[in-house]
Amino acid sequence: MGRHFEFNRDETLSKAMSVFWQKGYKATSMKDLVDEMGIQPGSIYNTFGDKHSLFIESIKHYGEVVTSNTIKVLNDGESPVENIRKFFQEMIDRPSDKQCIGCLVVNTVVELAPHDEQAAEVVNTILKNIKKAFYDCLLKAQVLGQISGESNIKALASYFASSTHGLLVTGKSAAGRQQMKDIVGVILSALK
Amino acid sequence: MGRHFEFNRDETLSKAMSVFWQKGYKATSMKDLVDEMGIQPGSIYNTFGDKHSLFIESIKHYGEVVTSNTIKVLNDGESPVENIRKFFQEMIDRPSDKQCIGCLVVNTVVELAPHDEQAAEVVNTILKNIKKAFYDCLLKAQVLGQISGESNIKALASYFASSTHGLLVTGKSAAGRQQMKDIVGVILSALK
DNA sequence: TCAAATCTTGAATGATTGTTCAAGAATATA
DNA sequence: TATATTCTTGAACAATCATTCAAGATTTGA
Repeated sequence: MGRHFEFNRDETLSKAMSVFWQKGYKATSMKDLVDEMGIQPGSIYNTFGDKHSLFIESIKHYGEVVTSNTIKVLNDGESPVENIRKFFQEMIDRPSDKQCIGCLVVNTVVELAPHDEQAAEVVNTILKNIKKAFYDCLLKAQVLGQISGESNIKALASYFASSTHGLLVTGKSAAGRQQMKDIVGVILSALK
Repeated sequence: MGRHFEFNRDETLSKAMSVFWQKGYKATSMKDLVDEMGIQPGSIYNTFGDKHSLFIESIKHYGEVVTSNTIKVLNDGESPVENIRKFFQEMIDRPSDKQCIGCLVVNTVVELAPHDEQAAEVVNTILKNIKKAFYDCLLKAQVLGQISGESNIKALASYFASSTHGLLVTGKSAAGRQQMKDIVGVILSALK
């Protein structure tokens, strides 16, 4: 009983996530959130708690929606090695306004994780998922004989994850498309 | 004529740089700066202008002092290839409290560059310097026959720079020393 | 020694921050 | 319909923010 919610929880959370992704945690004000989410402070605090809690939920939401979707390509289709190529190809092809997808994680690692245990934990879980997706993919590739049985696939998985972060940082700077292609080319040579 | 400065400009700038490096731009308050720099707001504004100007000067100072020093290893000694190995080895060996050296650049790329033209410009200059240091080093290696003449050293230079950023992000997360070693091992395999 | 110049200090400024809360609106049950 | 419940609103809050500025301290040149 009582009044119904006039907004969809997931939709507003998604909007909050977008603001944090674009501006970062500190640079996002409650006013920004009110404007973008389209609900008043009272509703935000009633539904999500304070700004920090909302941020934590936003990262989790990011991991569940955006990251999951990004790494999905690693584990479908027939050829694991081809999947890895596709993954990095998509990092280049992304339209420039969305080029920073994945950055909420990287941004949080850089901006908050060192001083915010809770944020660090959430983000590390996502990072583990990314690494695991690469690992599972490489394991399949090894079973199929696409890469040598002597390859250290644990190291390779960490390497591909780290390379992804590097690309996201590089993509945020003045790097052009050709430079991104160059880098991906060398990254993928680790598979030979 | 008039009263002398009671502080050393470069020393206080260096202290400001440290605070920005540890906390990021937005999370650093004027109070933090006053406390760490050891001078009052009036002196800061009189000497460096506002917070943003101080930040811009801090990044420049970082590029001139810290980055320059970090990439120096790439261009001394006899063996360019060995220099690149040393460079990445130092990224691993760094004591954990200083493990994020280089992060003021990465941090700025992530936190500010997308919305701050001036910061973006300063940071891109530093990124160019890093890439150029790798390029010069690789060119020497090619001349000496340490790497194939057919290698695309422009691509390799971009790759090593991007890999460095990736390592800095990875190093800020819960990655252990072994993982960093694994990653560097694969990164360096691009030289074979 | 006096006056002009310049740096230092730290309290005061107004703007913005995250957060709270009382009043109003909408719904469910009795 | 009346009452209890719950959500919505947005003004109000104290705290903190970056910044300013007048008063005091120190130095130089006359």
